[in-house]
Amino acid sequence: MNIGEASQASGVSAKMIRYYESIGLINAPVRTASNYRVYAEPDVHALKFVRRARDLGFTLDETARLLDLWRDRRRRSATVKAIALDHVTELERKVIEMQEMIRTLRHLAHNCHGDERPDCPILDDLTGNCAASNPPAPQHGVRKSRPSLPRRRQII
Amino acid sequence: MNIGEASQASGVSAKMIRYYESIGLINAPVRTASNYRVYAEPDVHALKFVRRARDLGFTLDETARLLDLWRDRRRRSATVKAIALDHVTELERKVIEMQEMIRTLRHLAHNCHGDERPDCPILDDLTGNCAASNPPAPQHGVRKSRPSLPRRRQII
DNA sequence: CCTTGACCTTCCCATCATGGGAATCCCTAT
DNA sequence: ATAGGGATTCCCATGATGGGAAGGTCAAGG
Repeated sequence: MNIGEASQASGVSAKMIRYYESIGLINAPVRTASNYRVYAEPDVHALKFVRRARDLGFTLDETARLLDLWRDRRRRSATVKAIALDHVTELERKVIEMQEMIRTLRHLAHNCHGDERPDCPILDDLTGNCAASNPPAPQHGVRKSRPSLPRRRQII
Repeated sequence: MNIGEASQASGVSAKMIRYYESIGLINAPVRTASNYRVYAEPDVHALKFVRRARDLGFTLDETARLLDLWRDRRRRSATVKAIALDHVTELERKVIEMQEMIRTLRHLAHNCHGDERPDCPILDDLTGNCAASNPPAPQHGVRKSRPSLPRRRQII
């Protein structure tokens, strides 16, 4: 099986298959005399595994650990579960962060006429007029005013 | 005001201030005879604007457009509102995507003993045994089984 | 047998926003 | 004068992915 066929079969682009090999995520396959990569069923299986893990939002690093566990017949399911739940925690953190952004933006947009006039509460908020910029915060103990996320990375 | 002071005052790192200048997001400030950047209040104000926009998840591109509108006294608030609501839509898309991951992972983890034994529904799911891998999908019209997101970028 | 087109190979570059660090220069206080 | 803390520029790294160039290979058809 060529890389193109393996790509088709696994749903992973050829580009990524080569990349995964280069970082040691998957094993380097055998090559033909003309240097073409040749894949077999187990390789495609591993690629599908990676694809699914990526779809579930696992990083390549976590995916590598999951792959190791997958291959280790004496693994402890507790280890796998811990990785998964850590990932869930991380996802939830991001969801909450984004929901807070959404809440603020919706509130600001709601108060914006959205017409020909230049007056705009959204720009007012960005300008620093935090006066009426934040809604009364719903139920949870969500931080009011500036999220003041401690210098965290952009959330895409 | 030095770049360090401007950084303190605005909450934007000196590194980022220089970067924002290099991509034309903010104006290049005047320099001292010894080539130090010198900032004044309006500059810090703009930096705070950028900071706040970033905190709300706007990309630098969107931030640039918002900055332009901010400076344009004849802007239409409708334009600002449209940018904000587009961004909200995008954030919501990502939130839903992540919530689907969370739902699936929680379900899988729930069915995993998490003990010494190697049997693990999480790995089973990644392996492709999609049999009992997806919960019955809650209320919303959320897509079942494979999210099959059309080759979308990683969600971190 | 040769051409054509579809594949494969490697290598470099770009994205997005940010940080790290080196080498060098400048300012201020002792 | 000297030490320290800042400033400057420049290069590199991140994570995951795509784009594309330059060149080698294979199979089918003329």
